[in-house]
Amino acid sequence: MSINLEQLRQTQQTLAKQVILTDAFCQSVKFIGGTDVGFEDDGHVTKAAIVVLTYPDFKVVEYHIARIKTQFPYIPGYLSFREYPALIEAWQQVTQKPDLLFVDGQGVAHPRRLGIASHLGLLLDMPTIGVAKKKLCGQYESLPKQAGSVTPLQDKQEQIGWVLCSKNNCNPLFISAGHRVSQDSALKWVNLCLRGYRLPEPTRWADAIASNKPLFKNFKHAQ
DNA sequence: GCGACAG
DNA sequence: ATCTTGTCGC
Repeated sequence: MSINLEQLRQTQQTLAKQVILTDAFCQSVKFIGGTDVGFEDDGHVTKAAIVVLTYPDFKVVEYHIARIKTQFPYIPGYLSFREYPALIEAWQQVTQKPDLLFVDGQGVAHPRRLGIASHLGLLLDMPTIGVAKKKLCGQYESLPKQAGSVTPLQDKQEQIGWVLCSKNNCNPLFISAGHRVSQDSALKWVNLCLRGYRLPEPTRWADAIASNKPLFKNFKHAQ
């Protein structure tokens, strides 16, 4: 398999123009989804997890895991091409489609404004929000490690997202609009989904499912 | 040239 | 992302 980054770059630039940064979903949110990707067999298998939670009580409605052969390497700035195939496969198994989807990674806080959250949002035609644990690009002023503190993430005179301290003494999260949501709403929804942990509930559950963490193991045991 | 670099 | 023990702090 050969990779033409120049071509993929063109693809991103074209798709980026289709991203909608306004709140085009006005219905009440009753279900929120979360996605995360993990790897198995030394990276040869991509494992995608999608979870659907009720809002605002965050009960697990359903979850799905898809495993496919990994067919693209990790290249900063091109993460979506590595992960979206598995995510789409998992998405097709979802019965109760959520009103809003939290994606692990950047939304428009990306060099070409098409992080995985935006890319997936376009492919699924869904409102998405990017929740990343690390910065990909942009600059921001240092902020206190106090839950609730937030500062804009900027790139060339443009706000591309937010840097949010979601829990005391924890590293901040990098929040950005994915698709069909405004930057303000992206931040608002993340705050509405925080429950005392660093990660908002949809992301926390998806992470636990994709990586088979205690939260998920205990949940299965109780089922 | 050098550092930075989602998962 | 993943491989992994103990350890420090709230």
